[in-house]
Amino acid sequence: MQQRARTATRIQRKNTAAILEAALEVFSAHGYRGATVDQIAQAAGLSKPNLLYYFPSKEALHMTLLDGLLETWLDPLKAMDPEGEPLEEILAYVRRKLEMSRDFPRESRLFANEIIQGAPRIAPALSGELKALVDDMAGVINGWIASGKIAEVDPYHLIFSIWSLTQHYADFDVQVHAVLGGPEVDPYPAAQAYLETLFTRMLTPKG
Amino acid sequence: MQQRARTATRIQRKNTAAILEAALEVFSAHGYRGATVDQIAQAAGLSKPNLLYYFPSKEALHMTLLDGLLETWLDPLKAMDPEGEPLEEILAYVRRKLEMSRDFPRESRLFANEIIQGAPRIAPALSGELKALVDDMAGVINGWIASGKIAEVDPYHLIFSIWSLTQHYADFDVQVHAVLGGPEVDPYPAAQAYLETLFTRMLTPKG
DNA sequence: CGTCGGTTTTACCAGATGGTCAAAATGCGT
DNA sequence: ACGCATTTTGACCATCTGGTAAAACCGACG
Repeated sequence: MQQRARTATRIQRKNTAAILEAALEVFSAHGYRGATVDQIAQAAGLSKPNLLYYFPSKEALHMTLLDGLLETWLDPLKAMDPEGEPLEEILAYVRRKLEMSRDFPRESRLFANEIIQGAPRIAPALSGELKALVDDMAGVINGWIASGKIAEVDPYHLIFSIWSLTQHYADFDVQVHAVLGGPEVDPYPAAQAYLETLFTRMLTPKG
Repeated sequence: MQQRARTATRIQRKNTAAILEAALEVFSAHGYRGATVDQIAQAAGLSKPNLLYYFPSKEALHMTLLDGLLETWLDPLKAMDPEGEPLEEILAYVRRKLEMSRDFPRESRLFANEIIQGAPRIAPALSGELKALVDDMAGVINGWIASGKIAEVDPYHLIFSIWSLTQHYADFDVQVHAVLGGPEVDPYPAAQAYLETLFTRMLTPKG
């Protein structure tokens, strides 16, 4: 029986960690339906029934992953400081998001897969927590615009543009490398420079 | 037996068209593995064996779809005129790509699904045809920069940014609508305006 | 040593899925 | 209406997949 969460054995911690790591790897590479429990179990060094001893179902495992992810995903947005220097704050956000694409591409792809397929399992979180947060940030940005600290822009589409531009380098990784000519090319330095220029020119008041 | 492509019956044309339409719908919504042949057949108003009479396998059906897609996808890029007014040409490209996201979101998602999962079936086309085309365009853009018609930017990342920004509205549709507050909101007019501003500010020479 | 909670394995199942095949039905030119 | 090629169907398979049950294993502690 699954013990009632009181304490967690050393073995338990080790195995759940290995499973989540393996699940992230497999789900992000093949999507929910493309991934098989067997594949994940093997990647975690366990047998399928053994994995199912720790997580009651494939679905539950996937959900656990997504829940943990959403928090990680929203953190950088929360970290923006309404009192800070506007352009600096936005550029810092862009930088942080781009670093996340570089350092956690699997998480990005897991998220992308879910959204593309209609977000069947996280739709509530999108129109709930996420929308609330974005609405807040949009207010802050509008404040910055009103005080003349940055140029006029639609704050929602500004945020969309940051998301799409930064996540592109994780989600469409193969395309980027195909066009740039091979896996040995590191697109991130140039991307970082490009995005900084882009948003600086976009947001600097008056032209 | 499959007749040897000599002519195509009326029935043949009607059914293959219905199948491709249904396949696009289902593949783009659920991904390759998430889609079932039965589902596609039903959506096309046929039985599964009947569908397999027209396409030898699920894989072949998917490939047919992807092949046709790539052409459609590259067309707007080819349509750019090196002799045209640089900023105008780029803005027109952005506009065309955004219209494609609005009018053909399923095609966009089909493509996105494929790339995210490592482009198992179109990797050659990416590093072949696509790369060649982008290399050409990068050359043209560099020419525009050299002649002072537009500001200095990395042409490759400029192209990436156009792709990511425009396709975002198709691929991440649910997220956009969740944040904007419901399916009745049409994000495209504002997106169009935002992107025009963005690239105008980015590319107008001297600041 | 024994036993007891926690862990792992072996064997298994039911349903889904991609695909095959031969026969039946249908269209179509004459 | 006839005969042929095309199209459609129904029955069927092998395999894969998520999940279960129960037995075996293991390590700590009395």
